[in-house]
Amino acid sequence: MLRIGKLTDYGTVVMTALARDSRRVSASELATNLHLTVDVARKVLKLLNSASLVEATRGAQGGYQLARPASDISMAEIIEALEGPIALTECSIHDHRCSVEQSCNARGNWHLINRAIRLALAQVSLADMAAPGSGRIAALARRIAPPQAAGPAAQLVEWERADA
Amino acid sequence: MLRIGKLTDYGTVVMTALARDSRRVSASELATNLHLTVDVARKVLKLLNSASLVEATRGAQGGYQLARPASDISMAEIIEALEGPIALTECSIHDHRCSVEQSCNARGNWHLINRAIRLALAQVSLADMAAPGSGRIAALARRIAPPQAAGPAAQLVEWERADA
DNA sequence: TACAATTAAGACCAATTTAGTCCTAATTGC
DNA sequence: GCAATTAGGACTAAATTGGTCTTAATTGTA
Repeated sequence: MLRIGKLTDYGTVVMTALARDSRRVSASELATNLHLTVDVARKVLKLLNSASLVEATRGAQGGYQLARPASDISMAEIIEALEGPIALTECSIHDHRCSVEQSCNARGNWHLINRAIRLALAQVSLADMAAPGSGRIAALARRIAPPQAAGPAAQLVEWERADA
Repeated sequence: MLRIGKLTDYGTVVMTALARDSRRVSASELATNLHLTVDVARKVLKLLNSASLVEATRGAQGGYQLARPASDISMAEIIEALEGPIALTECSIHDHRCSVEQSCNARGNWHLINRAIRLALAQVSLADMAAPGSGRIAALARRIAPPQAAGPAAQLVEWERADA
């Protein structure tokens, strides 16, 4: 499925909420606004804080704010904060020698694919994410699609063009 | 972690093996060559077969072959065959109304990100994957990296450039 | 100073997902 | 008919994830 966890989903929602509101907001306020349980909001915010994506203030009147402008925070960072390093396969993360050298061609290439995806995610900022239908994200997709579709992607690319 | 399952990893290994060998190969032969258990090889091959990525022949002297030339099979297809549709978030797969309209901005943009990633994976063919260090995959990564790195991706992009 | 509001840290359990194994057909060449 | 195969599931165990809870530390305010 190549999916991200729910925490990460919550994380982006929380982050976009913080991006819209420059005040310092408490976990419980975020929770009620976003229809999350307080526990979940807290958990997510703690993770975001240890990755230094938000700034926490303790005590009464405390709460969270973005640590940097939303345009300087990338989706790659948010995802990595909540799920660990972006790496599709195990082999690409700690490059221990595989038992089957031959089959490691494929695994070496996974590394390149990981990099490509990480690059794509690094180009999407939280500010893009907070915008209602980000032109910048769409533009990224357009840039990824090859100028003249050929090879195995052709059909998919055409289909994507159609509903874009 | 944004990771793919082990079965998918096995799947790519199996597929690249089939790409290199035009004979018809049985599951058990593949298993011994690739150091997989026969059961796992069978499971993977069955999934690949129901997605019509390989062609199966039953009975004695039976086995599997690629259903199409390796250059016409994309990684997106292989991944989808083994893990279901590529969709990072739940919201983007069945677009039921979220309880929090406001926060669905973010979720709508996930859809665009999904599309971008799917497009990238659709451009990597099995033939690319079978090559020892595919120039075409590297080229894709280069195309995704913006010409002049700016915004949140700048640092990452530079770092990627350095070790490319 | 006491108290209330708040985050920090992490333990914990339940639910889900994934990995891996196994069993019983159905098919086909010899 | 038999041996070699794939087809199609069922099934269990392990790992992961989601969600909740508990306790401690911090800080503004009455």
